[in-house]
Amino acid sequence: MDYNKLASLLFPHIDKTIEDYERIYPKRELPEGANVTRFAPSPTGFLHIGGLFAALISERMAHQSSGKFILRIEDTDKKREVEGGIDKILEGLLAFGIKIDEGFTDFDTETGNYGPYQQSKRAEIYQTFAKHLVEEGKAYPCFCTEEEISAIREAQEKDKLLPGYYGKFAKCRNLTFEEIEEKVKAGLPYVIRLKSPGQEDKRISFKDGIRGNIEMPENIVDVVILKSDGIPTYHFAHVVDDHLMGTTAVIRGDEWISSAPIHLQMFYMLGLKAPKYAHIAPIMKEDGNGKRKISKRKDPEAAVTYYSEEGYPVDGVIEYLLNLANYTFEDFRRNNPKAHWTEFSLAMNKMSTSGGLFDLAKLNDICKNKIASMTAKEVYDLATAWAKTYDEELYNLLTKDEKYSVAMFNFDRNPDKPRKDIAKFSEVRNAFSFMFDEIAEFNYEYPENVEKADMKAICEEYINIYGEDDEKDVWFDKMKDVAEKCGFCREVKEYKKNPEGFKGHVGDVSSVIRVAVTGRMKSPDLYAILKTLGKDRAMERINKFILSL
RNA sequence: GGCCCCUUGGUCAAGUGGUUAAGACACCGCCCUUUCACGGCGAUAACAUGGGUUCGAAUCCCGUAGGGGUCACCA
Repeated sequence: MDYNKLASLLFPHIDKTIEDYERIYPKRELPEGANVTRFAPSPTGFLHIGGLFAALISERMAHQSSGKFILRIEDTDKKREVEGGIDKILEGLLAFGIKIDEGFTDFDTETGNYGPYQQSKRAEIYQTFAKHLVEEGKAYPCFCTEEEISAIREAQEKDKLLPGYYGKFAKCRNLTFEEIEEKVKAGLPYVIRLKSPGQEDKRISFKDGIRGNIEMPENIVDVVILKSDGIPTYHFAHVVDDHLMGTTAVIRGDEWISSAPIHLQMFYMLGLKAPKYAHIAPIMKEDGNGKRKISKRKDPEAAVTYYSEEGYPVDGVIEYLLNLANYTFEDFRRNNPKAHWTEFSLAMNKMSTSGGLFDLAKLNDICKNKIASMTAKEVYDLATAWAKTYDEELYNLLTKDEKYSVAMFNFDRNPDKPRKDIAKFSEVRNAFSFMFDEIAEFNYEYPENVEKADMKAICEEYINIYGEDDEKDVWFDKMKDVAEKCGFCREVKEYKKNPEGFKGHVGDVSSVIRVAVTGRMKSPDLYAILKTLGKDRAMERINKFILSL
């Protein structure tokens, strides 16, 4: 058969050649060893935590090697596409500080010389490559209907054969030119299939950046490369795009391992060099006794928006992910407490090969440390930024008096003994509600071992002696004086030696004041709280407490 | 079902033929302490399983089980 004639029949509108595109998209000039990587999601909804993970790994591999990181949109399936899908992905990536060099680098912004970076806009390119394959007799049109395909599959299942369109099942493989021409002219829909040269008993092996050598049977299926609407399948688009865009390393989820032989075969048939592959393990979620891949449907924490909504510090989330990727990140952090995570050098071969469970407890710990290491002003800025979109009332309270709020965030913010009680900004409201009259709740938790009459006496006494300008040690000495006057021991140790001699100790007295002022038994440094509230408000609260007794 | 990947404490994991089998998180206990948090110390806790190879196996080989993935004109 005259393949050129067939190609012209199938692709009359394609006038460019592969060579033309090679000229339009020349080889990149990058330093030796620089990686070009890409994150290539399909816009089917929100950005998934696993997607962020993959994007982060790719971004790191590119930028730590002075390479480029591309965001390409794989929107070849219009059925699954979601409105605003691209923006949702971008929103997530940008929110977590992933720096994109090429492709969609910002909302409505496409940069780079290898575009378009949206597959739906690259139809002609794919068709040119498909045409080339047809010209070389390596691809052909297939007119089989859905029914015919499923009939084939049923027959194969019955005979326990490898399912798929191949060998003797590939009916359209041997159509004559005349038959094809007739069908095309009759307007029958068709797809373009790869004429796979693979053999059932042959095996192919490739080196995976994470798993090392992987060996698999060769692909023998005549996979579809162009769908009936002229849009490519993922497999074909991946091969064409990553070649043209100069991708050096394809980092993707391990669900792609099984189709790697298809991709390798396509590169081979096109005479192109395949990129390096690295297949990362999925992030899992505990499920009963077992684990499963974290799912968009069932798990709220699957969407990266969850972390934004909860107000996790973005660097905390990123560092958790880095920690999940390379165990050495922990050491890095220990040795470089102040360093930014971009200074960490990620190693592909240290990535885990099995899917790890997403551990919220660990995330919390990392985020607590992160927030504890910030200055009060930094916490203030991030907390208000979070509250602005997620908790307007809190935002207004926080920004009403910045100095006051910063002082509040500064409670116990001692570099040597940092207070670590907040993992995410949504916890601010509850943690500090007592600092704002508008949201404070005084459901007093009364100290169990102090009589109400004593509480009253302590409070009344305290109001008389509280001095707003007292230094901390003076302040606490006065607390001891109150203790003594009310029959409590000045020193805890002394009390423990002789518990019968006192009603309690100075700690109990402090607790009474603490409850009176904050409504709760647990709080940050009481001295700082009193100072920040101011004498009037503090005394007012103590009076209110007395009335509740 | 075929093919592929994976399997060390509750979780993340170090470990590449000889280790008292690290570390982190969580949990528990003690200490510090005016509460909480922080910090310090400590405890509990693991090589899926059966066979080999070897003087010696978490490490190498084979089988079994379990988990995951994939077999589309979805990515």
